[in-house]
Amino acid sequence: MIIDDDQFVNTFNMSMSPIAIVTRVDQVRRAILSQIFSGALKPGDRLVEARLASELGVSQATVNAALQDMHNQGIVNKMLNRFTEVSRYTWRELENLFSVRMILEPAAAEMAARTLTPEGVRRLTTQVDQMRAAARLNDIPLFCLADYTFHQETYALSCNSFLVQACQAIAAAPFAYILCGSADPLPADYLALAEDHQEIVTALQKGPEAAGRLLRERIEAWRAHSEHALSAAALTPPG
Amino acid sequence: MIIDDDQFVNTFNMSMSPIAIVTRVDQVRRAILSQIFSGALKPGDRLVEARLASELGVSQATVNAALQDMHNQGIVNKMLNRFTEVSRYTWRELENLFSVRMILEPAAAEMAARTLTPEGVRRLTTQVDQMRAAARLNDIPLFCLADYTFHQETYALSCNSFLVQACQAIAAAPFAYILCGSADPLPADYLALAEDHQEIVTALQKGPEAAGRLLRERIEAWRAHSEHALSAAALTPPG
DNA sequence: TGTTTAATGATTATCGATGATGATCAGTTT
DNA sequence: AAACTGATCATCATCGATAATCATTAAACA
Repeated sequence: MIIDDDQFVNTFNMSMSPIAIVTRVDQVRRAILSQIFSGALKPGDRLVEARLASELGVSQATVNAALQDMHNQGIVNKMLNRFTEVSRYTWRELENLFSVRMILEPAAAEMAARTLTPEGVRRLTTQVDQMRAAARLNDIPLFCLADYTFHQETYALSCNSFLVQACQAIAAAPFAYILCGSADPLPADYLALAEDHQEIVTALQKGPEAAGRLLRERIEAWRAHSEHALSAAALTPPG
Repeated sequence: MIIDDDQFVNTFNMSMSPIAIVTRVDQVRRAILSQIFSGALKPGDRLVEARLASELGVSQATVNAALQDMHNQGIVNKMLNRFTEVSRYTWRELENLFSVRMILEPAAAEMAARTLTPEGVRRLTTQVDQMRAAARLNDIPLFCLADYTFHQETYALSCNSFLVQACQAIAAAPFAYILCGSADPLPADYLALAEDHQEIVTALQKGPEAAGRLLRERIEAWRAHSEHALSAAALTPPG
């Protein structure tokens, strides 16, 4: 797989909004992420910088920087001077992740609801539509990408750069179930998950109080669902 | 200023606990941080990678990585493909920072209180003592370092890697007042600030509830103090 | 035979150099 | 005079190559 230098050539920019400039480090990050979404890379797999570099057609130092970013996001585990592997969450780590989600995401939603614009709603709706389409096609990588992007957009809508940066620590949340074990992806009702996200958009439009409340409720529900699914799969018995 | 390769030579490691390995990137980060603490670097000052690299005796790429870290911490502002400058917080940004502190720090304190060990208390007390000593000597850089380290230790004591990483986004909090403007450091009662931190240690020992409550109260007090001090200094009138 | 020390191999961290980016400014065109 | 064009400059992003790190294995030793 080679990173495509011509990624913008065939894309007309109808609205004349400034195009997002993407660094090579960011392209590498996304390429690795999509491999995790697709299952080509599984929890515990080694990420050898030199190999990735030649596969992606970039230098090893660039891969190193991308992996550092992903380490900060909890997606990979970078062992100093040794190697990097795709994160493999224990039950304890999943609990920790949910704890922090419960702190950050309702707060982000409340802030976002205060300054929500039609443009913001449009951006989120785009991702919900992507999730619906992916769910219908059973395209799990595409679903993950839309879910991930939805949450990133939500954080950005808080208009608080410190909060956005803090939320990078839970960037893995939307696909945490992938990082829980080396088994096949957990069975999940992706269409229902997409509708969960539609409800979040609706709650954001209702106002801060509704948005915060819904997020708290939904994160708790996802936590319960994960707990149940994981103990059923007997991957890492809670307790 | 050159980074000292022999930093461990004169330090006996009595307890035989594993020494913390410090990368060159991290050393550069700390060197730049101490220049900010000392006032040698002020908000808005440009950080030219090549200049810093030759001053510190490392390569430009290493400085680049250190600045990326500091950007993630909100300490510097890295403009893609342009330059990096020491962050200069507006009143709005300071408000945003306090908002996120109010979310993260009480939560971190509650978690830390649940698993606090005598060793943890010792580590925090060491920093409080440093702060007291620095306050008596009116050594503001040393005070800042101890304050910064105290908060980092607190985050670490939460034993939640996601929370620790999230808290990196507010790493600038203990010296945010330095980043508020190009004027001289705000007058502050450093000895009182040190005692504030002693109280935090005491509250952590009392338990999660007391710790969370004290943090909320103190962050609100610091917020009020900052608001007052900044509007008095007329740096950025709160609007 | 168990323990310490020295080579090996795999991999990352860092370096010095090169290529890209975007601001600025002078010269040219309308 | 304003708008365009190309050159120049400061600076960063990325590269290819080297040095450092650490687990493992082999060798030396007691």
